[in-house]
Amino acid sequence: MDIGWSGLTLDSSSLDLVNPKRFKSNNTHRRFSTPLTMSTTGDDVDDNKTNISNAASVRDRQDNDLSSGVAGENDRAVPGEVDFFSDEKSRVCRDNVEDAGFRVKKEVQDDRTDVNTGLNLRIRSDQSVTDDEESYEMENKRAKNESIKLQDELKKVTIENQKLRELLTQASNSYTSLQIHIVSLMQQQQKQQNKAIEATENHDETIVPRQFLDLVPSRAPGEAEVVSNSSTEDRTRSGGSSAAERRNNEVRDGKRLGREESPETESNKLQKVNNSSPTTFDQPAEAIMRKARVSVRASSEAPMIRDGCQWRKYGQKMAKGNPFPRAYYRCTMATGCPVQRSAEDISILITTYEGNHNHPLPPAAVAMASTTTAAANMLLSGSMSSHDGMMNPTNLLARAVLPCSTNMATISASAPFPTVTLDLTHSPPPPNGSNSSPSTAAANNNHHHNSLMYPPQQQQMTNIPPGMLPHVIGQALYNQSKFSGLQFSGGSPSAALSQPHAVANSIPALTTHPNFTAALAAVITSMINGSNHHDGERNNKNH
DNA sequence: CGCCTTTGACCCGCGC
DNA sequence: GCGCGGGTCAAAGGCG
Repeated sequence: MDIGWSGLTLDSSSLDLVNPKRFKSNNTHRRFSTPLTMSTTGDDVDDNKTNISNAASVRDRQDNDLSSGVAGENDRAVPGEVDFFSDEKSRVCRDNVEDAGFRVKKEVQDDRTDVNTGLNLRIRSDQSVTDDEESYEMENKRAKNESIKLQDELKKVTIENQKLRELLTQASNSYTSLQIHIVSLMQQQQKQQNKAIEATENHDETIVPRQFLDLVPSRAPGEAEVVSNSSTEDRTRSGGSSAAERRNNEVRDGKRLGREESPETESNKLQKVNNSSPTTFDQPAEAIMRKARVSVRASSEAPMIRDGCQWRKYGQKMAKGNPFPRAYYRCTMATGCPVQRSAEDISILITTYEGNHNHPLPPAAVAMASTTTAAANMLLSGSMSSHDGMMNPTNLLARAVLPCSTNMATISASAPFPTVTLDLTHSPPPPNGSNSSPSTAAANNNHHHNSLMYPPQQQQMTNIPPGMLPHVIGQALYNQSKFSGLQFSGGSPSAALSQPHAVANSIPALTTHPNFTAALAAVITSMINGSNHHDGERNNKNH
């Protein structure tokens, strides 16, 4: 985001060539700075830093504006003509104390002599010649100014071109690194897949969760839904372990769920029913990548991201190597929304979302939920495509997001669970981050939420209504994830292989678009055009 | 009184 | 098997 938008942010002062206010205090400044400054603030405030690439024009305007004929410090004297002019000027100076009527009277007296008349005519002729030469010089200087302007514009265009090339290079690098990363992931996945297959052969009863599908927000609220909470994940995480462990986990979960009034047993049944049905995805691979986390990094003085949901703190732990405690929250609006928060820095708040909401969300919570769910869905569906790493949607995610925000979304598989990190740490500190209660955070969610979601690099997004940025990102991610799932299940490889070109071709459109998210959505929409027109509309309705 | 936070203890997985 | 660390539980206390 930084590079993408700073490269397109031009200091308007460099273009301000005719503003007379800018010429007043610049007489002594002959510093020729590059007219294309990438700075966004400060230059306009300090005139001393103002670009004076058009210093010649400044001087010209000063000279032209001097009606009294006072020569500038760089005025050039014209030999042979200055004498007359200086005489005339001296005469004018001498006659300056006299009124005009005296001179008119004197000329009338001198009309009888040709000499006087000729002298007057000649003097007037010299003045006209001098005026012509001055106008000629003015034209020359204007031409020089225009040439300087053109050169400046050329420099701007060149620098912009360079910036865009850097963006393209960076996107390509991200793409390459992600490819390498995905290949390594695929290798690990293949090993674990083999182990899972062996475990499946050894056990008659195998609990294979549909954790991936749980995160797909395409389920209708009234449908029988598979509860994807931490307890389920804990149990399924030990799916390959012994039956005694499973029993213990089930006992623990039963106790916990009894307190939380969760229909876990029916969910288990539903899980088994779903597991018995054939699916498109490779189920051992599902068993491997059971759990995805979406980590949101935000600069906030408040201890909790206000995402619209109500959270209850159920524990706190001092993590090793981290001086700040890690608090554990659960969604109290319904069961099955474990949230982990850790503060690695005072100014950086890391909230890790895990699982999926199994209840309708308030409008204020839809944005963040859409974002996190889509990101998790993206990651999980991407991690499943072990057959074609080039088609990996995780790459597409990064390629869709990273070209314009290289540090906005990162994907990590080194953690015990695949994690998508959305970096929002560039947001300014909240204006009123005093309230630290998660419950009250849900009440006055909007303002603080927006402050978190609008980093300064996204100032071009001012067209977006407040609170829409995470929604748009989530929309884009979700569209991307739907695309990835479709691509995995039945998409044509040729279409998938064309995606790098599409993304590469979309970079200039993205970077030059005044509305980044709209451009992002447009690009992703163009990528998935014709395959899923209705996905985005359902996005917010299924949390 | 109910809800929430705090905090020590416990459980479990993992690495050595 | 043991220790460590992450995650969770549950009693106690605070607060509105």
